[in-house]
Amino acid sequence: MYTRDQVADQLRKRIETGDLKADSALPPERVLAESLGVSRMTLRVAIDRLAEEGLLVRRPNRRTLVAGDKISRSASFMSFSEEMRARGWRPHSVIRQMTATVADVSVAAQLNLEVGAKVIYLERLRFADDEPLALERVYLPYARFASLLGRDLASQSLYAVMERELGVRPAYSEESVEAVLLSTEEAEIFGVAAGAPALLTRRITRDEEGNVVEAATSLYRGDRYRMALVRRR
Amino acid sequence: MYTRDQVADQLRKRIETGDLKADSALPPERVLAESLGVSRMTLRVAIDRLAEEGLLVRRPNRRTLVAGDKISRSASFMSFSEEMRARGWRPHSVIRQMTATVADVSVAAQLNLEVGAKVIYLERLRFADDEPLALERVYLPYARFASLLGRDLASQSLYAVMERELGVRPAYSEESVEAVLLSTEEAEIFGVAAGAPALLTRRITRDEEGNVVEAATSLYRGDRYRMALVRRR
DNA sequence: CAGTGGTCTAGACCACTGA
DNA sequence: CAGTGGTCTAGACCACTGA
Repeated sequence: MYTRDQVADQLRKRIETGDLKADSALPPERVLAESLGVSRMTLRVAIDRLAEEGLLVRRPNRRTLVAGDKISRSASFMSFSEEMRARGWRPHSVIRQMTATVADVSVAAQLNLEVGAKVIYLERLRFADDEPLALERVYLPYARFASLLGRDLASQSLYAVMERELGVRPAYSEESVEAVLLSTEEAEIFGVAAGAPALLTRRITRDEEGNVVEAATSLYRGDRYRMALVRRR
Repeated sequence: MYTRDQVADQLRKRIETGDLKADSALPPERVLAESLGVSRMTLRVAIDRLAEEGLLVRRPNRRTLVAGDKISRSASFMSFSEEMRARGWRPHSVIRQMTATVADVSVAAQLNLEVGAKVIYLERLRFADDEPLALERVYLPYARFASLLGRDLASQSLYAVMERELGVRPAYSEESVEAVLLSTEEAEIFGVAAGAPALLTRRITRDEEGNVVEAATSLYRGDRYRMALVRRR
């Protein structure tokens, strides 16, 4: 008996290898479910997920299509490093601070910890093609991520390290975006004029089990950075 | 027998009226399903939807919570009107301009038309609870939307009118977000100081067939508006 | 009309939580 | 340990599509 995840993975693989061809129709759900040995409901959940990823296209009362190549996959969840590389820029970082500290009320609430619990604080200045682009401040639960304290996070993606070394897969984030003005100190860090506009994002990221893995804010220079989104009804 | 939509609506109403109190737990799914006269699966889909909207908070193996007031709702794809209502604000608009004009190079490229093709230009100042919050500028292809020229778009959502009167369903948008400073003229429109920060979004929206239905920019006051996002890996 | 996706049901088993 | 959400099944009925 397969789970929805395994069914989704299998279909994804068959699409990637071309076994299921772009712009062709999937077999009827009842047939596909039977051949995979799962119930139709389970198959449908897997199909829904791939449709959300943009790999499949649902059509009511008609068979589901394998998406054509040109459809842009929604870049819905990338680390800074991944995003910069996808845009063709070379990312790197300078660690400004990385320490163990204790959670104040706000950090504790965001990370789902007690006030005073140990946390890791990481502050990185992030560059694209050698130009400072974003100032990122991250809090991580110490209990789970203590082993990251020594790690080289200047040249590596935090998410990549989490996944590779701890098996933690950031899966889901809630984020808010607002426009602010840079303080004198922040402007100095970027080497721009104080009072310049910036995007401030606040993000809480969870793993597949729903546990909070980070609470982060990022301040992006308004003159250099534009955030891209894809939304679906 | 209720549908998932009806169940979701009922729960939404009970949350809004305070019948289900903020920060309290929902009854167990089995109990709630029985009392609503639906199967547990149907109830779960409704709960999932409200959780996605931010009204409920799921906790594995523990009862689902009614979200506290402060949680900002995820706007995965909502019109301004829908988003404001979801946040509990009363939206309305003032039409500053609505005319037929011709597409310049940039508008033509965005709408997939020839330069000089007829387009509709719509400029609306959008209010939340009687406070000006956003300035929206929209271009629509004239050929398809000429009949909107007379329409009352001050009190109605553009998307709702498109869908109801023309059967056009905006389904998918690509959007960029950047931080800018308000010009003197823009600041005057909002009644704030020039040089205040603002979020500028540029959006291209398509229907289910992939045809561009609008090219729009919106300028949101930085001191009043925060955009909410949910991202998935 | 048959084919097909969309929705719903009733019941089952599992893993985790927390008393 | 009972309570609870997470997942899966087998089958049903519906509405729409398109030959």
